[in-house]
Amino acid sequence: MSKAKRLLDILMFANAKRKFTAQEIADEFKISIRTVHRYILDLSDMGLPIYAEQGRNGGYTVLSNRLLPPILFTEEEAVSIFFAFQSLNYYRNLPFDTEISSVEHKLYSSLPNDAKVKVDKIRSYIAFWNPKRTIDTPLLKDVLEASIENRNLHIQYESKSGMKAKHIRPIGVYAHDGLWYLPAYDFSKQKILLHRVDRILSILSTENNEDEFMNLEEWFSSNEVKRPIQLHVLLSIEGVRQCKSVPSFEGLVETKEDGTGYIDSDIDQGEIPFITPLFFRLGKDARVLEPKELIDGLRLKAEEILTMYQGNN
Amino acid sequence: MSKAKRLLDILMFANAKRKFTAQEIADEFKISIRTVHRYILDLSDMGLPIYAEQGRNGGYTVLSNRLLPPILFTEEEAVSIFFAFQSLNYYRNLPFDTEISSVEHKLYSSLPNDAKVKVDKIRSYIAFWNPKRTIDTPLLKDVLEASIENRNLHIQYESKSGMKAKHIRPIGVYAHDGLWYLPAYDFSKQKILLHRVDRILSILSTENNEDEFMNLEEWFSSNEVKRPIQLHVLLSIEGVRQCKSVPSFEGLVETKEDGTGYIDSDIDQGEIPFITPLFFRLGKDARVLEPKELIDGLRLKAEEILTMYQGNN
DNA sequence: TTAAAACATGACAAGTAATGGCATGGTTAA
DNA sequence: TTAACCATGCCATTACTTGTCATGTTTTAA
Repeated sequence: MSKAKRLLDILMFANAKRKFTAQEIADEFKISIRTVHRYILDLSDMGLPIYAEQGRNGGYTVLSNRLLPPILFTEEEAVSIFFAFQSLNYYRNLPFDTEISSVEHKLYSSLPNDAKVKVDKIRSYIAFWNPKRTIDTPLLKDVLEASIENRNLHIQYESKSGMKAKHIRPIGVYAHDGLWYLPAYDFSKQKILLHRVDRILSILSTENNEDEFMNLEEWFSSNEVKRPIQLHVLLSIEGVRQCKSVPSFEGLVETKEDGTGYIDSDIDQGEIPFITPLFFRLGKDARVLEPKELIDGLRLKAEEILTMYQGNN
Repeated sequence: MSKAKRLLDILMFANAKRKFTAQEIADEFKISIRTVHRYILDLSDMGLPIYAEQGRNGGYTVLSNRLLPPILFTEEEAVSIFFAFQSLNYYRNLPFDTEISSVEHKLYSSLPNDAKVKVDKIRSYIAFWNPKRTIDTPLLKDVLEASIENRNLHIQYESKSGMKAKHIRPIGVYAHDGLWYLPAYDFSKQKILLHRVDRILSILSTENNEDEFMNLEEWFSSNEVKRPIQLHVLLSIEGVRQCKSVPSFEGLVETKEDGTGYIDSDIDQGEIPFITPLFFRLGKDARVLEPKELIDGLRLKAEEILTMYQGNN
């Protein structure tokens, strides 16, 4: 077997085992100990973070940040990685930011010149825009780690009613519209609540869980209609257009031949506060027939506004 | 020089030159032609898509999808690539989708088992949510390519007033909230308009431009306040909280000692329709002092709503 | 038609690199 | 003190790589 292949086999063996002696490698691969020592020197030169402990019970140990065997990418594959990195551009406080820039550097420097131009173009012609937050989310990495490692958190949280301590069990972390959210089980409220990671002021302590809890995917899919209520709205042509642009309504809009349409569907009661502004904005382009709660909400807000600005003419 | 190093030098030479003869390589690297033939066989075995043309004027040609020299990633760097790919999960019709899955496969299969677990966890504990559109954007790749390659487009576009043909010069493509947008110069309207890529029904034809136009970055930064108008709003404590969550206001909110606050800033007149629903929602938590246009808008909408629902009690 | 310019492949000797065995020396823990 | 580790040097042997020469095929220009 060629030297290169053998080196990579040993690299993978070392990565998996983390701690081993030269004799073990020699036995495993049927090569002499002398050669093992030479090989380990080579791996170390390649950048594998490995060190030796002298003396009895000594041996080699591979540190974290282990090296993967060399990977051959095509130019297009490399470009696709730059494309994916581009999608992270409008975020602050990303985990893995140092790794991302080192990958970018490694890839970019091994691209031929014409491919570099292509990557530069992608960078200037594609964006994944989100409101570029000036809000800092310094604890994102820690919260993410706690989620992944299934740890509960005691946190200081800035909520509507001021700052307070919370004891939560994280489900996962997700980004939406440039902000990071943490759905988590709140032990004192005894239900799953959504937290904003930037509003977590500090992590006081953590504790491990033994059992498994739900993960993000399960939470997303369980988070469907729970307190269904009938929504029935007539829409003008413009109303149809607008509603189709709203994610949660997109699939619910029915269009008639003349271009007008309607929504007739079950939604969750909890959504009412979020859709009220939409129907306010639509005005005459959407006539709400049901639910009463939504109509009342619209009237109440309208009256409040009128009262407040009655002096301005 | 070692064989491996020489092979990679030749790989890069071949990638850059695309077409060459064995003699050229032999001269360039001062090795025999026989060895060049052997090396090219090796490169071909490694996966370089190269083929030979026989006879006079023949030679070797490297096809597109050229191979990059092998790259050594650390485990964490590989994980960061998976993290970036995760951010693309909620999009349909992505360019580079085949490349992304082949990169995922190459990386995943060379990870040690414990690192595979880590990647799986990232996949189930992190999401970059956006409204998972059922809207198809089949022309995304084509539009993107036209932007990058500086080509004008004749398109069929579905706009407010129905379907019509347009002649545009693309600036770039960006994603926001799960939808893809194309700012482009409209030749008949003689100004830059924003298009939704999913509303482009077909591309009729394209034509090349010789000169340079603005790119996305320039467009984003030029797209600031143009028709400034004074916005002056008093905010309750809750109003401050809410406004700080709105991207465009985030930096404008001033907070007083008692927790209440205000906004006093220039905004673009064109933003008024977009911020009206926000202040409607805020109701008593935000008292608009200026501009008059905003106050009028609020009152008008409120009256419209009240009129429409006056029968519902 | 022919000669020149290219790739394809095989054989072999000469040169170069990798390997294993041995020796020596250092470090650490039982 | 000794056993179990790593570190390094030397050297003969073995394995691989290279260059040269030879033979063939394909294609194109003269």
